Parts: sequence; structure tokens; C-alpha cells
Amino acid sequence: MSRASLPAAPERPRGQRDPEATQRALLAAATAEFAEKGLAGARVDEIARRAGVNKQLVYHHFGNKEALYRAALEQVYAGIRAAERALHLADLPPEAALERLVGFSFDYLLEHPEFVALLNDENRLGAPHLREADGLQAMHSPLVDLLRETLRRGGEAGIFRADLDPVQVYISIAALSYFYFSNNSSLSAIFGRELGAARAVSARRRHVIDFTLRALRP
Amino acid sequence: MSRASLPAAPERPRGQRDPEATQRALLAAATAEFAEKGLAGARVDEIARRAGVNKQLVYHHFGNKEALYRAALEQVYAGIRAAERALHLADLPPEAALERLVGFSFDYLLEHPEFVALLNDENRLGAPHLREADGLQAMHSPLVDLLRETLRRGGEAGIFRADLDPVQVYISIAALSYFYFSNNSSLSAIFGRELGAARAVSARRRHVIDFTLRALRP
Amino acid sequence: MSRASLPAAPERPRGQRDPEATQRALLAAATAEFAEKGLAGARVDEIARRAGVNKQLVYHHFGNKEALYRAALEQVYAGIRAAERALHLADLPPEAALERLVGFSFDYLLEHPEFVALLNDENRLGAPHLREADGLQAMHSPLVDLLRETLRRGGEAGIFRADLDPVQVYISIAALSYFYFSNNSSLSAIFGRELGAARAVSARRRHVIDFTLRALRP
Amino acid sequence: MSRASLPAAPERPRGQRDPEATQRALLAAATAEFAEKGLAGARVDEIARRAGVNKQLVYHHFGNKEALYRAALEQVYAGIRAAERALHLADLPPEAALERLVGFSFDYLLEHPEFVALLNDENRLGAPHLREADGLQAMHSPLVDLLRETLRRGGEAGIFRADLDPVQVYISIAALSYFYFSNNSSLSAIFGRELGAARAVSARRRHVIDFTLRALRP
DNA sequence: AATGAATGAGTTTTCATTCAT
DNA sequence: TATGAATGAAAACTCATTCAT
Repeated sequence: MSRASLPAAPERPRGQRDPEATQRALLAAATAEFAEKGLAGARVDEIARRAGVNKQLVYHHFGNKEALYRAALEQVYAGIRAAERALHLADLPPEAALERLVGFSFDYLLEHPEFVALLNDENRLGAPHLREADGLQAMHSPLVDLLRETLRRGGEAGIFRADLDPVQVYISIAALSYFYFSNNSSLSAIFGRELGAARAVSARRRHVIDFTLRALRP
Repeated sequence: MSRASLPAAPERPRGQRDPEATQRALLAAATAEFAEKGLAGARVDEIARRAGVNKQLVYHHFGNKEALYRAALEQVYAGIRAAERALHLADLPPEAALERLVGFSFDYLLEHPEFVALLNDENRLGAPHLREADGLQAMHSPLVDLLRETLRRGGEAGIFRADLDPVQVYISIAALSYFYFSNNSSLSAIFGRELGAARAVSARRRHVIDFTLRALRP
Repeated sequence: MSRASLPAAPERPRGQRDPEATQRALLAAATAEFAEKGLAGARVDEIARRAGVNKQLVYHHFGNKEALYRAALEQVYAGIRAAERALHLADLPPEAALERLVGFSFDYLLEHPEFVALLNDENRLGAPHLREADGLQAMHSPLVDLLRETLRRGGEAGIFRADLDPVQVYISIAALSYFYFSNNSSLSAIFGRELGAARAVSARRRHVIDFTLRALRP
Repeated sequence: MSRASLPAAPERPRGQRDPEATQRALLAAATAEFAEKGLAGARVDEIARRAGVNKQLVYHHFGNKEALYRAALEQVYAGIRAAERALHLADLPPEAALERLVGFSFDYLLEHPEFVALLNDENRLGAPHLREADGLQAMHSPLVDLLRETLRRGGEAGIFRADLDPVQVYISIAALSYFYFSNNSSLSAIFGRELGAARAVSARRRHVIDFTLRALRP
């Protein structure tokens, strides 16, 4: 279709133009591509192809490859933080709250492998884009505060140890799930088990919750 | 650390022929470069420069970039397996044995960030090189068997639960240390703490051992 | 002719976009380069230089060196087939028709040394690109059918033998001209005659026509 | 035939020194490699591998790749000239002599595809190595003189035309066989016949002899 | 004479980015 | 806003040739 032949009138040409949709498509494509190949391995051509748009629009809307990467990273972080904010643990008794928190961490990573992949690549580089991110504060997980409060309540109730460092516990909870997904391929290869199978995932979920709750006992 | 400041290998005597030394130098340089930049981001030129040898020797000795990557990966795996084989847990009482095992996992990852980095990159790709590796069996950690035996002994002695799956426990032990190092940069950024500092590392080591031992209690 | 003296394409207006002209220029340059140096000896850099375009456009428009070679080969074949289709032998008496056919074969090869050169290179490799060519049917010379019909008419008129295999005759006609041009340099060296000179070419043309017509007599 | 399957020379006794055998092996390997890939496409590594000797010996014995090519070319030419000198046509009646001559030309090319291949590559370049060859005189085929004498005898006997140019006839005889082998692949592809099959080759041989003898009739 | 490592100069190809329309 | 051609810089890889043993 020749664009030049279109009348100059400001009619909308059959929905062809939709900058926001274009940006969304690019961001989704970029997230997938960066997750699969990393920042260095990802291809701008391929991102545009996946998004079904012209490559130049990457530059038009985002500036360059790295800025697109940063945008993808921030969006992915925003996703998990939004999900975390939707958790309401204060209403639950401490042990149930903790179980929900651990289960959420596990489930979110299971459903968002792109978060794991992007974060791994970012960490290899020393997380420079995260450090520069506008709302670094916003990156701070609300879970840590929820966890702190839950541990306090549990400590007072005598069902958790009282001397726990919420940051250490938070890292441990994240670790038990994250590592399982992050290193699933190599673990599967080495153990000769398909650890990505639904049955194996369920077993791991139970183990992680159980392991954590036991570790926190007084 | 900026690229320009990366040290090239010490000048080897010019005209000296020592193909094994050349291969060793290339492998060491490749391990560092792949750890820092990943398979896609690593540069053959840079690897040769770091090794202090001519770039073409990569092709002469290893064939191509990917074969060099695979060689580096296998060597790094061989390194940890060798260290694991040097552990002797059978002589220790169960709790001490487990503490040593967890401590070893932590210390090895602390001292070998290249292992973490290479493994992360490999996992993003689905671990194709690991799956193809000649001695995949040899990749299987002896620690799992040591752990199984230790858990059995501890179970009989009544100091560990009796129904533990050694593979799950192994993964959890690895996770608690691995994730801390693998994601150290992003965790540091988000918590505003320098988790790579010696004091923070020591604290984490204590936490990991404590967390694990408590989780295994009956 | 030394490489340095090879003319680059006439300067195209800078900044002017004309992808079809670019492809035409690349194809023409490629044909000349491949004819002179063969597939292995040709240089992509040199092709781009001759075409007066950026080297990377070879990859943009054709994919890679070999695909460009195939495109050049197909175009050269298309050229001779088009010329052949323009021959109208049915209107002529058999002997005149045959003389025109032989003369055409001779003249075309004289004027299109690149056809000879590309075809020789292709044959050394076993003609893999020709076998893969899309319109292999279209490669089939219409001359064979024209020849068959001419031989039939001549046979009925009693001026040609009646038992001739058109394919054998076609190959012989092609051979008598093709070999002269294909091996002109070595023949010139060995006989100490400049067989590429106009006078020698004319003499050969007469000989080829005469030789062929006599060979077909009953 | 895939490259990998090309047989290397039979294992020579290790540490055995036999410079003449080495040179023979290199020359044979070079001839095959240059015939298959041309001067530009041939690889010194591959020639050494095929000869079963160290690559450096190419340089030790021949100087460089091009000198080796020249040596291979000269040897191949020496081969056909030697075979031609073994032909004795003077004892035969003219027609039988000519048939033997044509048959010989056909048979030699059939059995020595490397001659065709090397000569084609050499001709694309304008035969510079042939022109420089030491015994260019020795390259001159004795067949031309044999042919001249045979044509003279046949002319006097009234079975050949009397006004034939021996050089033109020589070229035509060579052409009818050479082109068939040189262009066998492309002709096979285009005609959809396997012209390299024994039956097709026999038919061509008969055709070439018949075609030539008829063309020379008065 | 023989070996295989080593090297310099290419050569093809890739890719982020910009230009012209 | 959108498109696809065009480009410069670099990257992987090749290869004839030389060096040290």
C-alpha cells in the first residue's frame, strides 16, 4: 500500500497507526527476546519481527537497544511488585501468612520465567540498569516489610524464632524457589530427572514451604 | 571493572612453544570472559588478548568460539566436582558433616564466581552444552550421595527427619548459597546494602548453615 | 587485466534510493567477478566496489555470496535462453536454418564470455546450483526442439541424415564453438597463434558451420 | 562425495623419509584438489592431508601453493603428451588412423577428468601458468603433426577433403570430446539424462567418431 | 627431511543504527 | 508514525605461509 497516495486529510488509516499498541508489542517482544538470548544475544531485527513492526520503531519509541532492554527490565520488575502488593498477609495468622508468601514467590517465578532470565542477565553485568532505574525505591519489594511484620507476629506468638533477620529470610525464601527455576535445565540434566514436569514442580513447591516453615521454628 | 583495565596474561617468552600452556591460557581467559559477558557477549579477540596469544590459536586448538565455551564449561564443572570429591564427610558426626557440606557449598561459590556465571548463561539456553557434555555422569555431584548417607545417619540418630528427599535437600542447600551470589548485585541494589562485603558474606554463611540445620530437624 | 584497473561502477547519485538499480548493479558486478575469478576466487568486497555500493547490501539483497552466485548464474542462463527464443528457424529452409543456429551459438558465446566462464566453474563443482535452480525446466534450451524439427525437415528433404539424435547433434554444435572460446587461452599458447583475434575468430566461425553441415550430410 | 570421506593417503611408515615419494604424493594430492576446487578453492591443508604428509613439506618441496599448482599442471600436460606420443598412426590407413586418433582423444579425457578440470581453471585465468611453463614447446601436441600427415594421406587418397586446416580439425576433434566431459554435469541437469553413465558415454564416443569422419569427407 | 604450533592479512558475515521516502 | 534500504564498525572465521623443534 502506498502511503503517499493516501489523502492528506487527518483520517485514521484503518487502525494502522496505534503508537501505544506498537510500544506494547515491542516491549513484549523485547522481553521475550532478552529473556531467551540475553542483552548481548538479543537481536533488534528479531524483536521487531516478533512485534510485527518495523525495526526503526524501536529507535523511534525507545531510542536504542539498551534503552529498550531497560524498559523491559523495569516493566518486568513492575509486574512482580504489582503482584506482591496484591498480597494481603496481615489478615492471616502468621504461619498461614508465611505459607502464602512462600507459595506466592514460588508460583510467580513458575509463571514468569522471563523475570528469572532477565534478572540473571542483569546480575551478570552487576545490575547496572537496575541501579540506574528511575524508581529504585519502587523496586524494593513490599514483601520484605510484610515478612518483617509476619515474623514479628509469629515471634510474639512463639511459633517463629524471635531473632530472625527479615532480609536473610527473604533472600532464603526467594532462593529456594528462584534457584529451582533458574537452574532447572542443568539440574534436570545432572539428575536425569525432568524437573520442569508438573509433578516435579508440585513436589518442589511442597518442599520449599515445608523447608522454610521448619527453618523458622523456635 | 572497565575492559581496558583487564589485565592481559603475563608476557610469555616470545618464540617459546608450549601448546599445552597456550591451551591452558586460552581456557583460563575464556572462562573469565564468558563469565563476565556470556557466550553471546564474549569476544574471541578479547579472549586471545587476555591469554596473551594470537587469536587464531583459538581456532587452531579449539575449533570455534562455541567449542571453547564448552571446554570452559566442562573445565569449570570438573573443578567443582574435584573439590567435592575431596570432602570427607563419613568421618564426621551427621550434624558436623552437614555443616561442613553446607559450608563447602557456600565457600566454593564465593571463591568461584565464574562457576555461577557460566552456569547461569548455560541455563538460559536450556543447558544444551551440558546435556551434550561427554561425561554427563561425571557431572553428577558426589555430594548427593554424601548427603544421602549423612541424612540417613542423622535420621537413625534422631537428629534429622527421616523422610527427607536428598535431591530436594541438595537443591535447597545449593539454592541458599547460589542465589545469594548469583543475584548479589540486584539484591544489593534493592536492599541498599553491599551484600558482597566480607561482613555481609559471613553473616549470610552463618544464616545458611543455621537455616538448613533447623529445617532438617525432626 | 590487473585488479586495480577494473572500473568501478559509474558514480550513482548519492543518497538516491533505488533498490532495483542496486540489485542490478550488484548482479552485473557479480557476474563479471565470478566469471573472472570463479566462485571461490571472487571477493564480495570487490563485487560491491564494482557495483559502486556498500558491501553489506550483498547480504541485504541476496543473503550471502553463494546466493548471489546462484542469482548471477540464473540470470546468465536466462539471458541465453531469451536470445534463443528470439531465433525463428521454422521459416527458413533446413540448411539455412541450421547455419543460422550454428552461427547463433558461435556468436552468442563470442559475445558472452561470462556465460562460458560461469558455466565452467559450475561444472567443476558438478553443477549443484544448476540442479537446484528453480526453473530447471526453463534452462532447457528451446534450441533442441528447433534443432529436432530442423533435422526432421532436412531428413525428409534428403539433405540431412535421417537417423540423427538431436541431443548428440546439439551437444556437438555447442562443443565446436564453446571449446574454442573456453579454451582459447591454452590453445593460443600451445599453437602460438592468437586465436582470440578477429581474423582467427572469423575463420573458426566458418569452419564450425562448414564442419557441422558436412557432418550432417546423408 | 563429502569432504570428510575423502581418503587420506595410505599410512606411510612413521619417521620414514622418502622425499621422492613425498613429492609424488603431494603432486597427486594437489592434482586432485586443484581439479576439484580450482586454484583459488584448493586448500594447502587439504592437499597435505590427502598426501598424508605435513603441510610444511609443500613449502619445502615446491615453494608455495602456486608453484605446486604449476607443477601439477605441467605433470598433467606431460601425461597426455606422453600418451599421445605412444600413438602410432603412420602404420594405419588414413581413415583407421583418424578413427584411432579421435577415439584416443575421447578415451583420454574420459579417463583423466583432472586434465579437463585443471585446464578449465587455467583457461579462466588466461592460461598464465601455461604460457610461463618451461617446456611450452613440449606442450605442443604431437597429434597435430600426426593429424596433418593423416589428413594429407587421406586427401591424396581421395577420402578426405584436401583443403582442411589441421589446426581447425584438431580443435574440432578435441572440442567434440572435451565439451562432453567438461560440461557433463550441466548437460545432464538440463537434459535430464545421466550423461556420465557408461551407456551414454559409449553412445557419445560413437557419435563423435562418426560425426568427425563424415565432416572430413570430400 | 619432517612436524605441528603460530601468525598476519584477509574474507565473509553480522548487527546496531541512520537515512530517505 | 511508519517503512525498508543503506551504512560503518566490528565480529567470527579462514588460510597461505613461517617458525621452532
